[in-house]
Amino acid sequence: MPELPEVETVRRQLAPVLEGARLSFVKTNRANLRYPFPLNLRHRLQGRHISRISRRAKYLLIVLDDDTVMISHLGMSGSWRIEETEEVAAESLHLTKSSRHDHLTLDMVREGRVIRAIYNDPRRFGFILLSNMTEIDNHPMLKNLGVEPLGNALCAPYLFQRLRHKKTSLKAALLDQRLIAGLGNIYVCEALWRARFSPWLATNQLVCDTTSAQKALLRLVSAIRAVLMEALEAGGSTLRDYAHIDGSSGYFQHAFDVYGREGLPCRMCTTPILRTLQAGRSTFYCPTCQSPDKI
DNA sequence: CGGCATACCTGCAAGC
DNA sequence: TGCTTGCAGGTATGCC
Repeated sequence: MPELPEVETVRRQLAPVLEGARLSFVKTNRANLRYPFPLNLRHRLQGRHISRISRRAKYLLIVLDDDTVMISHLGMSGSWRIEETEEVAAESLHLTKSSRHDHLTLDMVREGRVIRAIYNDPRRFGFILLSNMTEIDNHPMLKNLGVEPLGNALCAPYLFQRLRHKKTSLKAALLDQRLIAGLGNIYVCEALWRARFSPWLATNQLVCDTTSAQKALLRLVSAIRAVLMEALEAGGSTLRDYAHIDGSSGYFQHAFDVYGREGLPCRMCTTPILRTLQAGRSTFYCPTCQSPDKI
């Protein structure tokens, strides 16, 4: 689920609670998620202070005071939640709302209070890895990531360079984390609708004419930025698994223009929204506004 | 290269 | 009520 707006929402909520806390007790409840937990996870974390919570693409980065980074990816169904407890003896803490999908718990002490952060992930497509902040950009999971969509690096010239020799569809290009890192199925569909591009438009067709390419790419960049910013302001989208760290929901799902709106009227032209499959994933689009021969 | 299927895993809703 | 089927926000891999 979690795409950039959801992960960033989690980061913003975790940061004020976790930053400055000391990790007193770390417990895993199974051997692996998508990948095995790092063998020395407890040893590397316990006793350390959390310096800050950062983010790269859809990866949460929990940075410790010795430069260690715990990389947390939420996969499709991962979530973090916070529980505050009165108990003091950390090792004897009992989960208040224990769930069979609570896979990792971090007990912390911050300003005399005991806090527990719990990673829950029913489908276990998420994962926890360890790295160091000084070499984080070379970590195998991060080194091939493209630009942050909300940063200045995402611009028309960048897309022009990267797309002009490619034949792939715009949908596939925007989902490719090596080009832009952080978009997923929802926000790609939404951005394409806003920019009025067909999901099947070949990227080299989009940028074939230099003068029209500039306009088209600016339209695309603006649409991506706008939809991500609006989703962030709404606290992300909650479909089924994703929730805020206190269990509450984001509400951007109510503002979707195409995603999940098959058969409903296009908000621009009232044509029914269609759903189709591209590489096994649903694409929602308006056949009128996003006509394939329109650039 | 690109497009596609598959694999990983559980839960939910719809259809029969 | 139960069963089966398809679908779900992600990523990696392998095949044609």
